[in-house]
Amino acid sequence: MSLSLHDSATGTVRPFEPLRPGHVGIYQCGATVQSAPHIGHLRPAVVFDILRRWLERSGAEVRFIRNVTDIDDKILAKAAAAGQPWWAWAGRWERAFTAAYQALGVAAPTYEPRATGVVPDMIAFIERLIGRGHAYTGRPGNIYFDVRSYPDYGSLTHQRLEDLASQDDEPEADDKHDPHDFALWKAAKASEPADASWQTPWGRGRPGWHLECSTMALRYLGETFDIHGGGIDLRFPHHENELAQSRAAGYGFARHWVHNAFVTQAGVKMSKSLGNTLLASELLKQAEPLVLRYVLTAAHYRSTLEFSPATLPEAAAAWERIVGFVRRAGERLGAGQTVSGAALPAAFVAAMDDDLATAGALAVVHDSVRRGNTALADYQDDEALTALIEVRAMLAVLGLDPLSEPWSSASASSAAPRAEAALSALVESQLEARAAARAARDFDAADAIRDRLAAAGIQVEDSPAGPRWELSSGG
RNA sequence: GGUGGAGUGGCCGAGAGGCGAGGCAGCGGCCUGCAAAGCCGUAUACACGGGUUCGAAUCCCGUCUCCACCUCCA
Repeated sequence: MSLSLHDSATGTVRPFEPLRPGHVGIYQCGATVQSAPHIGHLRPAVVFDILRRWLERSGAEVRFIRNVTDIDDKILAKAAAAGQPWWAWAGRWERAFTAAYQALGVAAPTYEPRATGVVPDMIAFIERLIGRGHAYTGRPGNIYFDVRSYPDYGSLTHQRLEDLASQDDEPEADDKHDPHDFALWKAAKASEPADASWQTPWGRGRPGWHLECSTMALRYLGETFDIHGGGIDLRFPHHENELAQSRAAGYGFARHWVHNAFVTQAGVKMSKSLGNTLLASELLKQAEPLVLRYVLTAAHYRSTLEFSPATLPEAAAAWERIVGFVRRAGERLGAGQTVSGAALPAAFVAAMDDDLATAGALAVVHDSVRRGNTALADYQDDEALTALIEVRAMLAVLGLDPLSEPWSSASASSAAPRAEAALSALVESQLEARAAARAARDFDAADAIRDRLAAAGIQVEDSPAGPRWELSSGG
């Protein structure tokens, strides 16, 4: 494996070496399922999907864990406001996230644990921390991690405790020894539903956010694992706290930290307070899923990605160039090639191995598309086939091969087969009429037919091999 | 205040001492009856001011601007 990956802990791109050769364990912080997924949630999903695919393509067996945080303050508050059980609220949005991931072709994790499913492990984790002198009880039922007991606190984000601004506006947290101590376990409140708490040696309560991830990573990946990933905003305090409590508990925890940058609009992070979130459901109405995925792949994962009104149409045009070649080449040469193990251009491999330089990798794709288009025009079928396989193999690594699952079956089932056959017959008869008109040099009549088809959303392209048609994409 | 990141041609977006990534848009051409698609060509681009160097968008110093985290956050 010759992959180099940026490690947020060291701030450097360094060779990635799995703990056990040939096996990679990845933990990605999943969503807190409290509302609808937006483009900012889609980015890490795609980024880590590509990382996973690249590792697998490089021969590794990947155990990929992405959690669901299904209980927290906001879920409780929103569910209460909606008059629903908190778990119904969480379940609803968990399904929305799953649907969005699937729409983008993000492969399902090896396992997707829910925070509420590992409560016994959390209790054991806390007892271990208490036993080692790293946790204490505040008001009855509140258990905190003692940051002063762990000298390396701040090592992930290179901050000193003294330098951290402290905003002590949590009135309920005045039982902390230090403002930067964080809750491992929260005592149940009278205002909260009875089924939102679990019995523990310290009374009824519910888990703190940071503890969840440490516990799930431990259970499903072991004491030490290869990669921990998430959005850049999670570095502090979430990942710093995870690292502190796991190390304090005596575990090695993550060996490599990978963080993706934000999606911005007009240069600013999306947030609900600014009202500038772009919901996955809305974007999927404006563009094909593959176009959206292309957008997310076209920038390096550590670069801020600016999302403007022009982003989708521009990406659609760029994507159409690629998919147009695959389509035309597939029609001429067949689409049944096995692509998963096909040779990859050296420049593509080099780009991917260089900290997942997907923008550079896509440049190689465009390069091969150009060569393939030229070969197609020149009837160099061998060369066109080579380019087609190459292009598809590269796209497969990026999760973008339109002729592979899930995309191939998505398009095949989008129209009823009988309707498609009927449409095809009608269009063909129109094209025959047009061909006859052209042969008679009656171009007005020929163009009228083409215009009528175009108005119906059917694009006609002439080629030396005759006309071809397709339903125009976009919407 | 602390920590991290960024300013690249009309737009998006790579790169990181010397052949101008790539895409979108534009312009010219080839092909076409005309288109479309495709192909070829096409740009005094690297925030500003100094410096190092034979050579800097890339290194050094300084300045300005912007973003993110330090509170839940992808």
